[in-house]
Amino acid sequence: MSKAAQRAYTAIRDSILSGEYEPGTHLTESDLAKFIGVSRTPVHDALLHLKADGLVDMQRNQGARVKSYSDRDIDELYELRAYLEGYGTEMAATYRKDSDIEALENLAIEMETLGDAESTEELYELSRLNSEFHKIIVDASESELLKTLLSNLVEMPLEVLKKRTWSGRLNRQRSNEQHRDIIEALKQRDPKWARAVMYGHLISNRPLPEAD
Amino acid sequence: MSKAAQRAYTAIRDSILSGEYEPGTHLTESDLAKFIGVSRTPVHDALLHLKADGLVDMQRNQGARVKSYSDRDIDELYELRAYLEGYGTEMAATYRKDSDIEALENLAIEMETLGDAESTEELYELSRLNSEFHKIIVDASESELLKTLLSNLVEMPLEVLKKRTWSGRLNRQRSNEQHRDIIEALKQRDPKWARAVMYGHLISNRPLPEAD
DNA sequence: TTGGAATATTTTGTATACAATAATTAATAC
DNA sequence: GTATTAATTATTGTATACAAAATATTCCAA
Repeated sequence: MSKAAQRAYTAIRDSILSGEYEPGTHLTESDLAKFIGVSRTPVHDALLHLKADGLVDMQRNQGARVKSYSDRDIDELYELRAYLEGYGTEMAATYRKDSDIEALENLAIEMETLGDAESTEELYELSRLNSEFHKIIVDASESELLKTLLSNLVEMPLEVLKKRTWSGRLNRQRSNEQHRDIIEALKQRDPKWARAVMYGHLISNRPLPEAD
Repeated sequence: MSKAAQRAYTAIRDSILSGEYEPGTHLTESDLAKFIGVSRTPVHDALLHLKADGLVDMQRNQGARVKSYSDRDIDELYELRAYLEGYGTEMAATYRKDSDIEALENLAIEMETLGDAESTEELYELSRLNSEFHKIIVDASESELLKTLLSNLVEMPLEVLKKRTWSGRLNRQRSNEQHRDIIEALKQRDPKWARAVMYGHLISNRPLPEAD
């Protein structure tokens, strides 16, 4: 993607993910163009890209609106992510290299070290390490298609789902133990175990909708 | 999508799927625009759409090329389709309505009637009925996300994979019996059976690469 | 007031002109 | 004759102008 279009894309995307542009908001091309400092053309390209990402809806002659996801949609998304990443982990058990195991073990240690972290920076670092952990495994599946499918699924929920909270459900020690199980399954090249434990890991740690 | 852009999209898409534009071919915007009879703008939009579909690759300042898929890529695609549609069928076993069963049974009968068809039209009709069969089931899963994921996966292979042949592997009677099994599993609302038989159906009937 | 038609405004879709980058060809040195 | 560099061409990226469509407003009548 080219300079201006890329700039427009990340600018709009960030504003959506941060919640600045709420679901349902109409995104006027000329306004965005003026604000970002480019012409309408790259803004239009950016909106098409965001549509492909599933972050906006576009209707004929009515432009783009920030897409809104129902609780049900988000449940589906987490379930599908768990299902697909389970599959990826099964593949990874076959194709993983020793260097992958090494990298995963280092990440596991780092995450365990941050076990009782509370500060925002530390929590952000924890999240980053966790993403890296999952990325290594999906990459090890050696399925390009799966990688693209999952990257589309995984990116969004992280931010769109600010509405959801883990509200105490997230047990970090349990999560760390599951990481160790995943590593062990991959180490032993046990596809079924790997799949089951990854699926369980993702399902058990998923955030639930507020029960208001 | 708007008139001109839609026209450009279908025109280019058809040319790719029919094989007229071979993998690797560079798609020049101005040439396409002149040929289709619109300006470059809707052609550019169409190319972005096709990129999202996975039918073309785009590199910065180098425009679009028809994407080429390796045998390995296509294997992955079939495997993932089977895996996801298995999941969808599992869901469908829970959410299916009686009218779905009825529609599936009617389609099964029609396909069985065309059992020993040979003519091109009849084979095309058979393919259409089969697509309809699978669509009803995925729709019955009531997962919007799954529907969009699968529609992106399923559309392409049908045509891109002209290179592949079933070369006698496709046993129509077996396929029809599997259809009956799928219907029965859905009728009895047996999710695991439904998933297993759909997965087996898709895997056993998938075309394999030429063993040249 | 309220409803609806006509008008005006806004916004998107399309075409085209220009700028920036990549690809190609020509020219030069060795 | 070949390789490397410079000049040229082609192609994409961006901006802007115009057309078409949708939305909002005004005006008038009941």
